[in-house]
Amino acid sequence: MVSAEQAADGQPFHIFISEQLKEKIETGAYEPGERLPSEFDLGAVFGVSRTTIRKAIASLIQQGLVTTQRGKGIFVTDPHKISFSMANPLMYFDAALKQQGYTSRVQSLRFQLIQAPVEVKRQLALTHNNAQVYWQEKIYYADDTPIALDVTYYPETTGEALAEPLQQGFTYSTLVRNGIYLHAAKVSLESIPATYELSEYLAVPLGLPLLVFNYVAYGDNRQPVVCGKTLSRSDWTCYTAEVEVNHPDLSVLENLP
Amino acid sequence: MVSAEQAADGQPFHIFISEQLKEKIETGAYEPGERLPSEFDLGAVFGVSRTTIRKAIASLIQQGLVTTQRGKGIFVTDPHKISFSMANPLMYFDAALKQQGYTSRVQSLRFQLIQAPVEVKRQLALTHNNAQVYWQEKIYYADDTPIALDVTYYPETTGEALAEPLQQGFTYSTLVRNGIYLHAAKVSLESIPATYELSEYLAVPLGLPLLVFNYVAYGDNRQPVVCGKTLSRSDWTCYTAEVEVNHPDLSVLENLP
DNA sequence: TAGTGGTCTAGACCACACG
DNA sequence: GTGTGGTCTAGACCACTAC
Repeated sequence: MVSAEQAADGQPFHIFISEQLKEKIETGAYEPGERLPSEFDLGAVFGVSRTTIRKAIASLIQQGLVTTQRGKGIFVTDPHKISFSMANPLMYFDAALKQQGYTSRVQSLRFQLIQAPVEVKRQLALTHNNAQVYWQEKIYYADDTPIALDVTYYPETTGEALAEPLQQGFTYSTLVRNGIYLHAAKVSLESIPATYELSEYLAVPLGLPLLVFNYVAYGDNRQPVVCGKTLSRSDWTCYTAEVEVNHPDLSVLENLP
Repeated sequence: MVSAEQAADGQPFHIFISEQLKEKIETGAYEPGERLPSEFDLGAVFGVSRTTIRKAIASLIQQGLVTTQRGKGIFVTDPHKISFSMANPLMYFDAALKQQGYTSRVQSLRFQLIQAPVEVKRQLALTHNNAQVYWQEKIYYADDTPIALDVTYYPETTGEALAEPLQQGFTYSTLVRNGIYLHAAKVSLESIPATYELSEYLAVPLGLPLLVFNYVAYGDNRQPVVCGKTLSRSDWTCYTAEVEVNHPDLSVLENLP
């Protein structure tokens, strides 16, 4: 039994509880896979209502420390982290997964011809007013865990020519296997919390941070070949790069306030 | 008044409410800066308890769509997004901010000599067993909004020599001004939800996704000069890069299952 | 059947902002 | 003082798991 006064430093009690449990998990007092006491029991231990316990647990869920299973309990997560090199933009997903000891799999959700959204038209440098593109959504699995949702747009001709293989494999590998080489890419990385729809696709809790990898890849003659984005579970993925730092233009710095 | 039956597609009602409000915000029915109805009034509108409304609002907060002010109300966020180039690792923070029309400022939280953590020792290639490093934590502001917490480790000699300027300016600018050039860096990007401590430093809601930019920067002779990480609000920041894709080793692909 | 987490209610008290 | 959001309670019903 922990008295409520112990948290009386302005910190809400559900935060206090959450951090107590977090420490127990990180020090190994609760091991990966182990079941935590039920919400009811935790309420008794800390002397608070179930609502407060649930708020504390919600925080642990969002930090990827535990997962819940209805009817079963709260379980400590077995941590994973897969790193992807930005130099071989996510298209190399399968190779990176294999290198790090995971089996990989793709599930194509849709593959259809649509009117190109303006942003896609710009990125793929499509000039025709009513240009169409193939729109693909697929899920990437690592050892049967869905870790990313990929949204890709292909120019009409590419999508038509490679319709079957593109629906069965990873973007990059498939393009390369079919003689389409990518020489450069413009990428950006941001992060968003999982919306309800995304949380269902990726089987993650609502609000879990997702990494968003936006890309436009160019082939021969700097012609854009493909664009899209990969939304991946932030508790499973990270992106790495080795960069050459340009010698700075000192005049820019001098002009700073 | 919206009847609860409208959400009866298995979707929890707080999700339904959250998405209704989200749509109103994104279509401009609620404009940036505008106040939403109070939790009490929203409860009446949707015909649910305040608890359910609060859960819906929590989701909007986490998506960065609204902010709450105790005693005042719920306000639609004015969206911002600042992009940083990975080629000039975050050290160029000040220049990027200025370029995009923001004023920048640094607040140094601490600057002290400590026993080097093992990870830092490895990254800075320190061989001495009891090597010490300067540990700095500072907050980056854009127009008086705290957008990032930077944690930097300097080798003892560097930190000692540049103690004063480092406590007043941005890492990169200060080093360059003092003749220390950075030629390359190893970086990685991941994302975590804001912990309670971080949420207080950055004045963000608990659980808001943060981008974590880890870096080790090298100077002349590939000598590590500085390492650390920058944790930035994901609703304000994104990282961009232009990458050259290495021609893939086809044999690797052939070996894939 | 008993126990678990998921959802929701109705109400309480507090700290804070504003008139 | 009134209204606001922040926290917390005690309890309800449900869906699911396990025995």
